[in-house]
Amino acid sequence: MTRRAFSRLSQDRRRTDLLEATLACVADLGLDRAGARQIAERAGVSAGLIRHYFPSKDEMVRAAYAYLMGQMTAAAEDSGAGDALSPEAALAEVIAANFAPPSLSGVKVSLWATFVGRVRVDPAYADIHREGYREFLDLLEARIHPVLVAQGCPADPARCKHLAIALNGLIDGLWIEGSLGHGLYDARRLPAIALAAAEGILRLPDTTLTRHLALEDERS
Amino acid sequence: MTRRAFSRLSQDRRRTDLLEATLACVADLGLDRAGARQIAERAGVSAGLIRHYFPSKDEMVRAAYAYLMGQMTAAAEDSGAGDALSPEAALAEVIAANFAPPSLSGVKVSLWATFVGRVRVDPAYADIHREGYREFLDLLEARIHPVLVAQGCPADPARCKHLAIALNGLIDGLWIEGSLGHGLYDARRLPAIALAAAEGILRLPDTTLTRHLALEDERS
DNA sequence: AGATTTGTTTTACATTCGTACAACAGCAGA
DNA sequence: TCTGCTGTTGTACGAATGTAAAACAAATCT
Repeated sequence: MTRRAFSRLSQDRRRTDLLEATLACVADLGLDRAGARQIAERAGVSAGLIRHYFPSKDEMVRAAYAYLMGQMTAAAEDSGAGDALSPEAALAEVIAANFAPPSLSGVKVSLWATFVGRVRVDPAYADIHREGYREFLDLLEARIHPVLVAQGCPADPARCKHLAIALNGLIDGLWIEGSLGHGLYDARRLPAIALAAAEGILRLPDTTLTRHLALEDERS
Repeated sequence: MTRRAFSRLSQDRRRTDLLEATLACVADLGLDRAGARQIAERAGVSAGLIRHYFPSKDEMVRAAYAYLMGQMTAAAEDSGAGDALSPEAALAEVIAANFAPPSLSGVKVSLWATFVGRVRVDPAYADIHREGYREFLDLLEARIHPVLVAQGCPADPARCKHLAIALNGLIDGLWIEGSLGHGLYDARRLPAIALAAAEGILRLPDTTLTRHLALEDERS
């Protein structure tokens, strides 16, 4: 019996390989079928190695969730951060980014839902979720405020927070259904639907946000 | 070794007992830990009986998802169906019902998320999800149209559909975050936030929907 | 009351799971 | 090239899993 050849990778590289293999397995096998052996195989590694990087398989799955949320919030914070953008264009970009790849993704929403299902069961998941939610809420609030000011709308903190909560709900809900791709409507209409709805929620004049839609398409 | 005493229940009763036990186990153990033995114990029954009612444990879990969605859409269709309600009040009630028990529920959202996580993996889950989503979308569209007409807003089918999609997204997103109870804000403010946002999305005058809020509270 | 049906329990089994641990091998430094 | 370290593999083991099938008993019928 000849032993399998292997190469030693840096700790970080091996770790992220395992985390990404975990996410891949959870996404297309489900949490219950995503066993240690299958994750290891997907990472091109033997099962015993998991315990060399994580205290247990459950801890690895938790770490994978944190890893995923870190990626997603980082992507959200990057969007609309281009300099020389008007407040309106920046807000429109943050919103619209959720309805195009890579954010709009069946894999991502599957993972997100699977992990959210554990929030009530496991406090560690609840912490990760709360953190990600809070960060996105803060980001939205920061992008909403200058728009309201520029448009001469009331922009007190309480109103901004409520609007951010509502806008976040809109984005989350549309993102989920859009990413699942149930085929009940054309997902390419989502950016326009979302921006028009956001204009309404924020009580902005028509086309304040939607006029930045074509720009989005051209740049991609 | 004395055998356990038991009583024979009607087929339907035993079946729903098993389905509800399945949901309970999935909600507070997670899909992977919700084993056949634990579900059976929660239903007050021995594990072997499962196979007398379902071809497999997986089929039982699928049936439990369908059962859950049936309950939820039935509850949604009941809300706002009271006679002699104005179109505006009926729409407000449908929206607000999602932000008070029993709809606003950590258990429900955990189950919902867990099952949505399987939509990509298992076509049966995708079918159930699509059906539930479509029904709620249709319900919203039916409640939106008369309001738009009464308020003299444009109400062509395409616009109604887009508005229903946006409104459904808003409700879904707020329902999820509200039900998870992360404590980032007071969930009791959700009905007001949701109704105000809905007014904006539909381009209705202020208080068209929110003025029905106090009524909601009084009737509970 | 006795016979029949069938819903229910029990036992058994192959499989898979997460994990522990000893043996091995790739790589860095001498 | 040899040595030492440790990342990595392979194997083994107990526990838990889903399922099959036989034994049993509760309700129903006669």
